Amino acid sequence: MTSTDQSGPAGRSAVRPTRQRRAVAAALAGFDDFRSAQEIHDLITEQGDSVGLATVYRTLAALADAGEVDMLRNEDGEAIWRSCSDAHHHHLVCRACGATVEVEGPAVERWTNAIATEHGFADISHTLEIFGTCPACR
Amino acid sequence: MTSTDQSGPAGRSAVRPTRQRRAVAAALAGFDDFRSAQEIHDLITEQGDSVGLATVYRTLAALADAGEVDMLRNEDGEAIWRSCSDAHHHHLVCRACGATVEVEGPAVERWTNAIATEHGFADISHTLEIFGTCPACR
DNA sequence: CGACAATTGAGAACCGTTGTCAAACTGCGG
DNA sequence: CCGCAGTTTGACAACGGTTCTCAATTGTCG
Repeated sequence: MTSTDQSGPAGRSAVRPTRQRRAVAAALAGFDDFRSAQEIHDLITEQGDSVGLATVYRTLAALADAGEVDMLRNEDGEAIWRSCSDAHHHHLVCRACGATVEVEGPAVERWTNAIATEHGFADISHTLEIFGTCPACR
Repeated sequence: MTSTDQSGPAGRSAVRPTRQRRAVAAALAGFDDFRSAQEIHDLITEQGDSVGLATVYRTLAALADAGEVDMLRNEDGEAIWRSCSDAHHHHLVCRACGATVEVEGPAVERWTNAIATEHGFADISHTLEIFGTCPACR
């Protein structure tokens, strides 16, 4: 699935600012936890806009590709998304209600880099998510 | 669907050792990386056994529940499984060729638990993967 | 303004996974 | 040794999320 390549072979990248893309962006601005594509689609509808589900998927994929949203998978394997605050961080997500806490751990960053370098790997990146049940859902 | 309670109070395991379960176990013994349920099903078929796909899923789920196999999800959200040799560990994966190195870091385990507990979360689990370009692909 | 590629949407197609339910099997008590 | 009751199985349908198709639209740029 690396085929979210939208720039044609001619190097002409033309991402147009359309009503639909604005609607997705607006919806993303309306919450700060992780939501599924369908939930985001519902949100857009509630906001009075009309955007096809396929377009929501396409737009989210493009935004994730551009690094403007974080996409990860919940324990059921479903993709969930949210707008990404620039800094690198991880998430502590409640399995039950989806509440999200951003956490950061310099030690982990250092550890992953050390491990990878130790094995000769370059261009290191990593993903780390923590799941649990939050106090309110217990 | 959280309750997969299978043993009665009398310590009498209600899980019967059947031909099918033995076949799944045998297949699991035949590889040491993560495979999808369907690949495992194919393996069983190649070994000459005949087990329904649904049964493979059920058996894998039961084994995972019993802590005898690890189940995680690949980037496409598909479940992949592997017999769980020993300790919990993570993977350092080459983006280009897919080569995988198993790594473990007690510090990370401790850190995730600490962070989660600190925020009042319970039933903690986490996912961590490191990506990079291996020496051979540089 | 006009041509043209990018974009969209409705629905079908896909595909992994789970549910259904009658038939087969297992262990146990009699 | 036999039959009962509960477990397990398998073929297949159902499901749900995601992607594909393709004709119709819509920005963009010359």
